[in-house]
Amino acid sequence: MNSWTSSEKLRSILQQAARLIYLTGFDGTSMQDIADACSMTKAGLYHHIATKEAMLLAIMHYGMDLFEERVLQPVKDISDPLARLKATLANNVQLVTHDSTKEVTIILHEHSTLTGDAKHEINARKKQYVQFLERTIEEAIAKGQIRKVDATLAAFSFLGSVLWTYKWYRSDGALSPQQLADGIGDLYFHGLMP
Amino acid sequence: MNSWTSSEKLRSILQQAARLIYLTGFDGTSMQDIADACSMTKAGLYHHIATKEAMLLAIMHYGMDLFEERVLQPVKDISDPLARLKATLANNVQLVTHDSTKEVTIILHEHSTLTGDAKHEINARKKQYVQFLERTIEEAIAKGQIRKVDATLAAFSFLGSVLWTYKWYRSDGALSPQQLADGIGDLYFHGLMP
DNA sequence: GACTACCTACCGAACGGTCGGTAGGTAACG
DNA sequence: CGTTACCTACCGACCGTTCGGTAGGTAGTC
Repeated sequence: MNSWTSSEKLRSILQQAARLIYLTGFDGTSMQDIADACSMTKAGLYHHIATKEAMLLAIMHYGMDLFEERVLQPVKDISDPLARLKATLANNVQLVTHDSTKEVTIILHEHSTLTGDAKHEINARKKQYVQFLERTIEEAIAKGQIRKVDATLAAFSFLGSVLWTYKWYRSDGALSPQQLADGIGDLYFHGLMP
Repeated sequence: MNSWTSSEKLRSILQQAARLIYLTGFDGTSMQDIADACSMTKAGLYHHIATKEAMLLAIMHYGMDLFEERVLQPVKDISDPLARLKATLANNVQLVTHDSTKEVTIILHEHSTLTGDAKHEINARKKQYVQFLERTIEEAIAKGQIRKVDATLAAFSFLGSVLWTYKWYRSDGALSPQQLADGIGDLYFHGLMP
């Protein structure tokens, strides 16, 4: 009954760490804090992870896994580009507003905390998403479904509207995640003009 | 020749500090680093400022001053709400993409570094901007210039598109600040649909 | 079934270093 | 003589990380 216990333990450590880092930032969270949250000592923690930065990297990779599973995976087989773009937007808003995905918020906020190879690893995965958006937008333009716009600009504008929500959206506020997704989608696709 | 030297010195300290914090973050910048950049000792630094956090607060207030001077001041007397909104967007993009306004970027990135009263002070000034946007949007709706949308949502969508640029825009890239402002404005007001 | 060998999971204690901040002195200026 | 603008020297707290050691379990050998 032990071969699985190890990785289960690691997962629960990463989860506790993600919770604290989400609340107080990476630099604002000490290894002691994380150890306390796990009811362990600092030294015990280091049996499971190599360094603090490696831990952040693991959390971010997990966040990207979550993102790809919940946002990209469900839409990748939608053949109609406009429908694909709309579904992506809805899924992404849902992901960011869903409280439990602290790991995703951490990726957004600590976007320059990692260094060296670790930074490259995560940036590469982010870039794939941007390129997915650009390709989808260009497909939709080619099909005449949307206006002829700069695909890169449209992709970053998409990301701005969608991801900025993590800075202001509170789940105990007036808007439900569904309303938010609908509203942002409406604004992004139809603009303000009548 | 000294009554002005004092405040001039303080300004140059804050400027150096802003440069370093912009590059390596608030927690990643030590008082020693700032002192070095000012060709002083740490103790010398503390002759001019009370605490590290007070320094961050001063930098953020300066950033808000800059913002209000360059974005809000020039548009506040435009009576036509749609024209006012468009001008605000253009000015705000220009401000964020302009390299020299590190203080503004710091406000955006270190949005939960301050604590207590200091946090409230800055948040109050930010909130004023959101409310200015909401009011302008509602005015434009009342005049029938734009569609009937949720003003709060439209304001945050505006901010998302505009402010997210600080995470990806590089002034040595393909787009000029002017092109960026035009592109974001076009997308925000007209959307993607034909 | 006792013994040896080895494992994982952890702990207490300490490491070198850095942090924000300060006490007290000094030199220049008015 | 008082004020301003610094300096040298230092403090206590905390940082991420490491080390020696160990409880408890597993697997193989005689």
